[in-house]
Amino acid sequence: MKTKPQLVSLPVKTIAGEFIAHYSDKGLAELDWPVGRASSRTVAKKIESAKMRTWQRLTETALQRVLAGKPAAKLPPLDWTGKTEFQQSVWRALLKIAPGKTRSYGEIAATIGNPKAVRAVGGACGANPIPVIVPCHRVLAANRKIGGFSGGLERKRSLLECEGIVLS
DNA sequence: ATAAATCACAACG
DNA sequence: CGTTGTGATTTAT
Repeated sequence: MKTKPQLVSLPVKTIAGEFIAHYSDKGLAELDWPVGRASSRTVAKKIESAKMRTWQRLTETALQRVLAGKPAAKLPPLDWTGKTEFQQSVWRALLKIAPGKTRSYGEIAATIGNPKAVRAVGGACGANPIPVIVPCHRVLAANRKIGGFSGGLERKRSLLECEGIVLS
């Protein structure tokens, strides 16, 4: 962990619960799952700027749409400051995945230009700070098997099920 | 700054 | 089914 860029945390209500969105000055920096309790009671540091409120609205809409299996037409600016170029490339590739579809790690690797970096892609997915919006859960292994998932494999399964994706 | 260990995969024997 | 081949991130010298 480098320096803490002081983020503003706001709750986002969705059909799956209340997510916690962490905004920086540049945009949406991180998204946390409904923790159920006040662990992230982080009290929004301070004011919510006008654009930040816009981001909040966009985030909420996007989350609800994605959870409903529909494409998120508009997304708030994502702040990936501090992350590596490789990770950003991977996540950008993930955003291109259509709802209800799945891609393998190999496909993602090929998309970003390093067909052999499948393992690195896995690592990048694990480092993804914004689940659901960046559909890291839509990425399966080559033979349609679920690898793993940060913070609970069952959660990933639920997400896939939400989009009508059936696992063999 | 360099080097070793780790990882949410894939291909091959 | 165990082994090897890959690329990047993280942790330890």
